[in-house]
Amino acid sequence: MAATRTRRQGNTAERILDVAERLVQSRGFNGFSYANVAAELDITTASLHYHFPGKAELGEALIVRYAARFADALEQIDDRLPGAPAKLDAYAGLYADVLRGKRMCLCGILAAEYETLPEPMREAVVRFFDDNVVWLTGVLAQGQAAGALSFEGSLSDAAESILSGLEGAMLVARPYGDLTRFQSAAARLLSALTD
Amino acid sequence: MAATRTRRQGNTAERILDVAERLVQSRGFNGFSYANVAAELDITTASLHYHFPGKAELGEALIVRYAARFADALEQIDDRLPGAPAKLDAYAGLYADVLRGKRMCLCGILAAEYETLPEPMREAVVRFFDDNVVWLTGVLAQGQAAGALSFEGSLSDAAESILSGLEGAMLVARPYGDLTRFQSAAARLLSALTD
DNA sequence: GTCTATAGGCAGATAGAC
DNA sequence: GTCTATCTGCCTATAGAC
Repeated sequence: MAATRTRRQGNTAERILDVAERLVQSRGFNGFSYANVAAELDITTASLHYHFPGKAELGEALIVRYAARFADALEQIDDRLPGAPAKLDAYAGLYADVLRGKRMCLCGILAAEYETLPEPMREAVVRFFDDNVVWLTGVLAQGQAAGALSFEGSLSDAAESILSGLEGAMLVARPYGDLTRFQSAAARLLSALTD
Repeated sequence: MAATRTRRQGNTAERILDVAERLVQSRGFNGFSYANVAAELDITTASLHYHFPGKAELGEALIVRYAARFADALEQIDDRLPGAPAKLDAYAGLYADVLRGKRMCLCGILAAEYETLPEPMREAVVRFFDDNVVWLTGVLAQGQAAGALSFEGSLSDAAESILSGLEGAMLVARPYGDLTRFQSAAARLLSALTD
């Protein structure tokens, strides 16, 4: 069976990831420390090193979990929403939810720090973007086939534009603490496909 | 008079800014140190502190100079290019030039680290974005009046979309080391205004 | 203006007891 | 698994000589 005992807060490794994730999404990978995480969880940094040997491994685990969660969300969108336009709206909604928590997309903020990241983290970030473009390309193909979407250029170019457009909208909107600024940019991005 | 002696490399403060600017644009504000800058210039960190009391002041000076340079470039665009579409192309070209140097927009990368920045730097980053939106809004108004551009929604919303779209395109393209990825997103952004 | 020397703090990380 | 204790290194920053 799934869980033999109740774990209200999850296990320690999971709770570490939760705290570290929030710190990275708000302050960046070079803007948080093991000490920050340890303090929030009332454990020592030595204990952190037991669960994640080094910051690089912790960072990698963060992206892997984040990407898996994102993939789950995309699967749910596919399951629940039939039309391509609705799927794209829901996709933008995922980003809006992140921004509502005053966070940046994990891989978006890591992309900014890309030059300083250990190689395994770099690869995981790029994989996240690639996965998103693949999914978006599929949705665009579906929408085009159904006549619900129309656009110029290749499907994947359009998909890349949506991804980068949403990442940029988050990036710029966050300093203003203004969700509507993001929403307006996202709406404009998607409406360009239904013109 | 302007310069009483020849300064092939500029004065020290200027050279510090040059090196620090490149480091921040590639590694982020939390990804470089006074030691990095000093090493490249073959001076000591103590000397750096003479020119810029602290990292916060250096960071602020970086943004101020960057914004001034950007404003100059926008002025030149206004002077040399008559039509709004050409101005927007040139505007995107400024971003492409930055990316060609494997750099991120200074204020784009600082926006990612926004939460960790000292207040004066935060204000300068937002001011940069505001200035860009103001300029873009003016260009869009010109293009709309001339019938060269057409779009839905408010001028400033469209301007914000262009800014964030270009910032996002840089952010995502840089890990791929792929300028054409940026170009394609930029072209799509601008072509949406002439449809 | 630039240096040497150094302070004081925090970073990531490890050894070994419990 | 979590702790105490500790290490080494780098960080920003300062004092004071030249």
